[in-house]
Amino acid sequence: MNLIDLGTLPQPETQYTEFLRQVCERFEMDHAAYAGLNPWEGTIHGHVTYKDDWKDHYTQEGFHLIDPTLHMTQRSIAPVDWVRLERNEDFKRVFRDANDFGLCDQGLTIPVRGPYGDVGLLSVTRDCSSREWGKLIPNVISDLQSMAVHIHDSVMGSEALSGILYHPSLSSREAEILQWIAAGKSQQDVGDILSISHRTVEVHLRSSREKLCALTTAQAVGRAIGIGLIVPS
Amino acid sequence: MNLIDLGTLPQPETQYTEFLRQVCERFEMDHAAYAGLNPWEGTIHGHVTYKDDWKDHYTQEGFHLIDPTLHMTQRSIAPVDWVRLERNEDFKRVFRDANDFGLCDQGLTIPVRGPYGDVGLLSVTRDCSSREWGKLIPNVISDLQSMAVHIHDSVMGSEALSGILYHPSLSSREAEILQWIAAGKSQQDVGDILSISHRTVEVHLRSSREKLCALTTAQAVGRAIGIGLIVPS
DNA sequence: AGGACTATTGGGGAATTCCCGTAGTTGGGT
DNA sequence: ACCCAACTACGGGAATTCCCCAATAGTCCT
Repeated sequence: MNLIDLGTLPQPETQYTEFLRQVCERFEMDHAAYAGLNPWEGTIHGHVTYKDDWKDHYTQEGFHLIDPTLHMTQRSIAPVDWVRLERNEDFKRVFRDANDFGLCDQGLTIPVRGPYGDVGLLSVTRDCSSREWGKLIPNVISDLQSMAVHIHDSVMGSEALSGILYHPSLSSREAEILQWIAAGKSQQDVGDILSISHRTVEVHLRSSREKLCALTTAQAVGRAIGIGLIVPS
Repeated sequence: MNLIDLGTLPQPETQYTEFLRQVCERFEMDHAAYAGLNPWEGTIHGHVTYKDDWKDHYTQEGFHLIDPTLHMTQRSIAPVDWVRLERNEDFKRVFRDANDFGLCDQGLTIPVRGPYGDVGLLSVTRDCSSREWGKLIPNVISDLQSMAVHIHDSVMGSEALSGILYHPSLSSREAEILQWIAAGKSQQDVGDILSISHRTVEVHLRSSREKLCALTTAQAVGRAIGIGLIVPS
């Protein structure tokens, strides 16, 4: 995953950071962060209200690869309070450093998903007593969910316009072959099944990988399933 | 797509219909409907507050195959007001009949997506002037989104779905490694990332394959995604 | 204390995939 | 008529996966 900080990009992108600031004000939060995951580009687009020193440190350490608020919340449908996150090594690693930068581990992440496997994660944090936190959240959770949907919709809409987000499609042959691979067949097997050369099978797999922006066949299978081009078997 | 009406299933499922009734009361709606789409089973689970005659008619006519409130909303991230739906043949077909059953075409559908390609659609309708509708919606949209997330989370987490699926489980390490493989990393890459030997990575992958009864890693990735043990990336 | 399970590391070798090419046919669209 | 994308096929060589083997250490449970 490459980490793209849209905050450093020209003009219109900064509106998102501004939007996050407004979210903070309105809902009495210290910080807000949005991460948009684009699965077939393998990129993360981030907007945060954190200070630059933490952003730099985060990027340098590659925390986006292990950040539990990014990865553990991806399995959830509903918002996830960070107290519910498993306190594993990755968690400790990230939040120990975060603490050094004056950031707390009291927060909430709201996942939003689009139809193409895209995921948006809106996180908010506030350094206060857990009692205060517990009173605040129920009052703002609905509105925060709306905000999450709004920002994700907005980001994805602009990406779609700028052509970054396209729906990859596979030819019928490519999908057919990828489906067999997902069924556990080897290239040779598929060649025998379809009565074509295993070389040809490999060519189709190659183009499938390219279309899906996948580095490996396993990733291509995962993506194709995620997008709905093939089904698990 | 097969249409499964959970309302006809035994006991605990009726709680969802009851929940929808409460949503109606609380937000001053005439009707509420939830549709849960399970992509890897190819099924739709529905709960509605509509009367049985309309439910029967809907099912008999196979409207779930063409219902624009089901299909046109699936491309959206944000809630969709039905006035924004294209007035095509399918729309006219469904809503002409709906009208005969005393139902109006003023409504709203909120899409919610889970990490496994599952989609939940919460729709509400209310027969009133468009002015009244326009005033009501902004006041309740956030809460409705919360309701949508809640019911989808609840349905997806319920035995109804998870009980149907066979559940091999992976150790945390196995899932972690398989997740990286699904992200397009090679065994060596994963070893470097996790600071372990690529040999060890391979051992975990082997046991993952065994647990998932997969012949290849690509199949294991597909299965794991289908079951929900990892997410596409 | 022993058994079961998991995580870890390692070697050797066979099998497979993957990447670099080339090249002919076919069908659909401009 | 021409072009392009898809489908087909083939080869060499590097990279990777996969399967057989063995071994140590930690945890959890009985």
